[in-house]
Order: sequence, then C-alpha cells, then structure tokens
Amino acid sequence: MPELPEVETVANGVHERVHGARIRAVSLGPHKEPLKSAPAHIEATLTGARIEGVRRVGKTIVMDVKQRNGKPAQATIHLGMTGRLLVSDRNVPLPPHTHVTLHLDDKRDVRFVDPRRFGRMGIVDEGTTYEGPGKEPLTITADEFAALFKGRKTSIKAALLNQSLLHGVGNIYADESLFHASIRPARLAGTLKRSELNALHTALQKVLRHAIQLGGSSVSDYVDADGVRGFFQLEHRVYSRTGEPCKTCGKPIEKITLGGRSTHFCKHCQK
DNA sequence: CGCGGGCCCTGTGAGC
DNA sequence: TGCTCACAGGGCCCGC
Repeated sequence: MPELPEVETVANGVHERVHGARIRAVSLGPHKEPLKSAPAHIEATLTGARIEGVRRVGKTIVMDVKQRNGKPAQATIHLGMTGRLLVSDRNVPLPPHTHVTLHLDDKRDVRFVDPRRFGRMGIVDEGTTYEGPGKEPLTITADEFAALFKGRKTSIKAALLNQSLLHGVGNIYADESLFHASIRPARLAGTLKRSELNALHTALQKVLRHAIQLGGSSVSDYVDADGVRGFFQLEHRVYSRTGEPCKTCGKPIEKITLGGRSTHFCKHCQK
C-alpha cells in the first residue's frame, strides 16, 4: 500500500495518539510471516515498555520504546502493500488479518493488520538504531542525489524504486516525479544529464511534500491511523491514468512495465 | 556486484 | 447475478 507520504501520515497519526502510553501486553496472531523477529523476543521486548515516539524512516515505521528495565529498544513496522497500523479502542472488534496487537494500559490497542502478509514487524538488534537501507528522499541534497545514479545501467524508474539508493519512493511517486521532471521512465539512470537529475531531485521533493500535506494517496482502501483517506490521488498526473488525456498536452497516458512494475508516463511531455 | 524475473499472499474489480 | 482472471502502492531471493 504505502509509500513515503502514506507511511509518514500513519506514523505521525499513531505518534500523536500513543506516545507516552505503556504497553500492558502483546498478542500475536497465528501467522509467522508478518513477524521479522522471534515471537518471544517481540513479546519480551514490548511487554511493559513505554512508547517514547513513533516516526518514519524510508517506508518503515519506527516505534521507539523504553523497556521495563530502562533500556531503549525499537520496533519496526513495514506495511508492505496492504498493511495498516491502527489505534483502536479495545472494544472495537479485531479486524481480520490482525497479526500483532499491543494492548495499552488505557483501554486502547495498537493493531498491525495486513491481509496480504507482505508487511513485517520486528525488533531492532539491541544497541543498534534503525537507519534504513538508503538515503532519505526529503533531505538528500542535489549533489548526493546525482551521485546515486552515476554509472547505473538500469532505468531511472527502477533506480528510483531501489530502496538501497533512496528509501521511501514507490511506484506512485516514482511515476509522478518523473512526469513533473519531464523525464521518460525508461531512460537509463547513468545517462541522465546533471540538469535533468536536478529537475528530478526538485520534482521528487515537491511531490512528496505535497502528498504529505494531503495525507497521502488513497488508492483502494488506504486510510491513516484515524481511518481517514488521503487526497493526493486527486493530484496524480500519470499514475493509474492509462489512456486518459495528459493534463498538460491532452495526449493519452501510456503504460509499460519497468523494474517489474506498471509504469505510467506521457510520451509527449516526457523526454 | 548489479540487474531482471519469479514469487510470496489476499482482495477487488473488470469482463464475460 | 455470479464466476474467473488479471492486477495491486513491496521486497526478498535466485540465477545470470
């Protein structure tokens, strides 16, 4: 489901609701795929811990906690395609596909729900801090950004999706930022001129910030921690608009596959 | 090492 | 109306 703006929206919403709360107990569902760490380790780390904060790193939600013994620890939640992190009153029925429930000491739960089970929740190794696999798109400089793509033989679209380069960009925002930078997704990353990379750097940050302001994109059933939909899908120029007229030139938006994912662009506006 | 493709899952919606 | 099939916002793993 979620890319950087959606994960940011969820993390901020959960943070506002639960920071400072204590986790009284932890319940785990029957499936083990959604757990990145041993079930007993997740339970032992989080039971009795106080939630210090919830934030986003790349597409991952990081929950900073202070354990009963006073030691800091971190839980990570990656939402995959269909994951949700909900704060619910405990009397609200547990949704199907709930894999982890953190029972707070104030009659509320934090619930990790994921029908498709591509998401993962885990505990960060003791003594280390989660940094994510790549660079942060919102704060990377133009110089650092350009350096990422030097010598790359893959398409710029695939490179944008490579989380070990930039973390947080997914299919929607890769397509949208390439449109705003007027660059065709199939162009080889290593062949882009510095002026084009500068335009892409600017477009990417602008698109991501705008999407965060609108609470992310709600395609299908995405909702934030309050069950509220985002509105950035109304701003999409190319994503999921195959055959519809380009909002700049009127020619139909094309769809191809790159990096194994559907890729939308305007042949006329993007060079 | 870098890159592309297959695969992991369930739900939804288009098309028949 | 009801069924089947393709496809979905991600990323790991494997082989080349």
